[in-house]
Amino acid sequence: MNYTIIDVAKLSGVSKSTVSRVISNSGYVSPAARDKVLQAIEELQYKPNGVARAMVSRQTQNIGVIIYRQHHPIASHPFYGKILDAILEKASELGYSIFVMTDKDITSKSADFLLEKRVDGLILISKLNDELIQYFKNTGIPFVMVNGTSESSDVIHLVNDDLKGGELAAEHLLSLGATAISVIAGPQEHRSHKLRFEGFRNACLKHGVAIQEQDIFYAESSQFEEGYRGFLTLWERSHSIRTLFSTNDMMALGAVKAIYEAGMLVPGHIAVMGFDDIDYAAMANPSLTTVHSSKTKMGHDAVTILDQAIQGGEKWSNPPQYKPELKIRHSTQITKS
Amino acid sequence: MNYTIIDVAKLSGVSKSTVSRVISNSGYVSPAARDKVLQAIEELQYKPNGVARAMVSRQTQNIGVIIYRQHHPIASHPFYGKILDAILEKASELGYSIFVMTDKDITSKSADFLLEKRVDGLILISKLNDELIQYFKNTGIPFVMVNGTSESSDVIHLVNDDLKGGELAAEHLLSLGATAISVIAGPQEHRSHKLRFEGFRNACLKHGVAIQEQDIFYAESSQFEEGYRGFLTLWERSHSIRTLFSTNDMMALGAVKAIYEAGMLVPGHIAVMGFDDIDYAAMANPSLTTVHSSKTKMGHDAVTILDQAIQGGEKWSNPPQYKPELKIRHSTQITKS
DNA sequence: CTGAAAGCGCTTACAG
DNA sequence: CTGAAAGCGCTTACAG
Repeated sequence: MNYTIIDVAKLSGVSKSTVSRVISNSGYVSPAARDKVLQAIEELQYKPNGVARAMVSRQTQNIGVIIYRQHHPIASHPFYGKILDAILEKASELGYSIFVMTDKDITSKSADFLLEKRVDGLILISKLNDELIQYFKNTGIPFVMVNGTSESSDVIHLVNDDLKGGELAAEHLLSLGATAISVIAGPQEHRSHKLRFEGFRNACLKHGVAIQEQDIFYAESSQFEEGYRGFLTLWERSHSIRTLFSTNDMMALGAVKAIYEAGMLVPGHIAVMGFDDIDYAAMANPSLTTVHSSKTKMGHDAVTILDQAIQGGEKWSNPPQYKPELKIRHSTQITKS
Repeated sequence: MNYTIIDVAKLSGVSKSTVSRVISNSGYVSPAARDKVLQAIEELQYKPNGVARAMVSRQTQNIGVIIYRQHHPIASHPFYGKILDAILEKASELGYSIFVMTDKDITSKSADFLLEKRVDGLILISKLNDELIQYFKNTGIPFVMVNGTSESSDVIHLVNDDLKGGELAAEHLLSLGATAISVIAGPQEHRSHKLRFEGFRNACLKHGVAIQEQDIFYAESSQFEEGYRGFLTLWERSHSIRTLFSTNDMMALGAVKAIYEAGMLVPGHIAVMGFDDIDYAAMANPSLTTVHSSKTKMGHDAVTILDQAIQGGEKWSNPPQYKPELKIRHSTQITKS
């Protein structure tokens, strides 16, 4: 059923070396020979065996993507999924196939799995501990980290400037005249939640507004349900909430739901702001004011940079952090009710 | 850097045949020999080369997933992404790695790409034309279709019972006392949108309610924006809309947004119902009444069934269609305002 | 410009 | 229970 290079060679009357040259488009081959081979390939519907090819060339043209995440959804996640989409797109452009793997445990197990498949490079999404980073370095395989921390500066990692983003958020809310702001802070062991909150808090302080500890809800996950629970908890502590900032959109949306169910309106009674600019932020009702963080660009760059590293290119330097961008929508339009 | 089976053989003082036997866990090998080999593997941190393995065993332990879709997002899509998540989960459970590929064009090109990588099987998500199905059959590779049509009954395809789902939707809306219903109908060339609408329409008719042509908006895509535009178009035609059904949640959410922007309330002025039960249906404000369609189960089954087909198992028969389930939420609670 | 030879890292029968 | 041999389908030097 499946023909090999030998079948093509026979049919076209040349050696398999020649066939190899035309399919890999390398080395010299006379136009006449090339034509005959091409014709035979067409006739036989021959497709080169990528596995055999990878074996000898030591290049699989495969990239492994590992998304570490505790909770579902993963691939369909509005933030990580978006990055994945961009990776998929750019990879196909550059001729790579993508192995996707999701894992709840941040261990080397899932990575080993892909390593046995001999991927040419790895894209690691989410936070990793240093031990694991060391492990990857030892394997010698090129890899880039996306949206994760890293103490080791010699690891390529793509991140958003979340500190700056937090500042932008604070400035917007402050410009509305807020003098007290409640915050739903995502897991502080995550780089992005930590920096967003830090930037936010500092900017507030700089403008003379100190966030009170009792007005902060430290979320255990960064999910919708936690945002919902977060608002309820804050509301129980104090009924004077007028302005709420959440370190991501999902939780902000959860809070909005809780606010409505409590019989209040957004932004009428409480102005709410999120972070990420997931697709649903714009679709939500009311549409959610947020800070746009790069997802598509990150995914594209991850593949491009990894490709360079694979090609054994020059010493790449860490790209600059992506600039956040304020997206003002209805959830904070307090003047227009 | 990377050790081979020969290095392990040398270190443990046995032949590579024996090493092969212990790593592939087949054939006899004495406990003593096994121990020595295992120890050498540990010491060398040896990892079998999956490519070489795949080459001779003719099994890659890879499954290719191709999602054909015109518009972004694809991986992060609330419906298809969810299926992908389930596929990923089950695949890792069964020891498969997943190649993911998204393509806007429904051609054999992207499939060829994966075929060259020699996947053991293929999962095709979305509608395909018969020509392409024929193409896949010719390759002889096992494949299953998810959420797509197929005239050829000998192709495994997993689908929801969308006809029944449409009926459930109609019955719910009718039970609310609706005597006229407007509909946003997704692309009718898609099996699911077509059947959902068909089931809905027929059930209405059976209860004496005929859907008027002017109350139907035929959407060009199934996206949020089309739902938004859909409501506006319908509203322009008639201001007496009280009940709206959309053949998917995304468009329903778009319609809800348009309704609010027009200064009306859901369900106060207009009751809205969607279809799919994507995560956001429950999170939306107001939460969206919808019909739950299987996504996770579909993804799991796709891998399980494909695995059986790969194992050369017995003649699988097409599994029954997944039963839809009504999810009543706030967007149609017209009695409670 | 082209062909013969060696080899990539494994597994699979086949002797022993 | 174990080892030697052949071979999977390609590519890569090396002669010619």
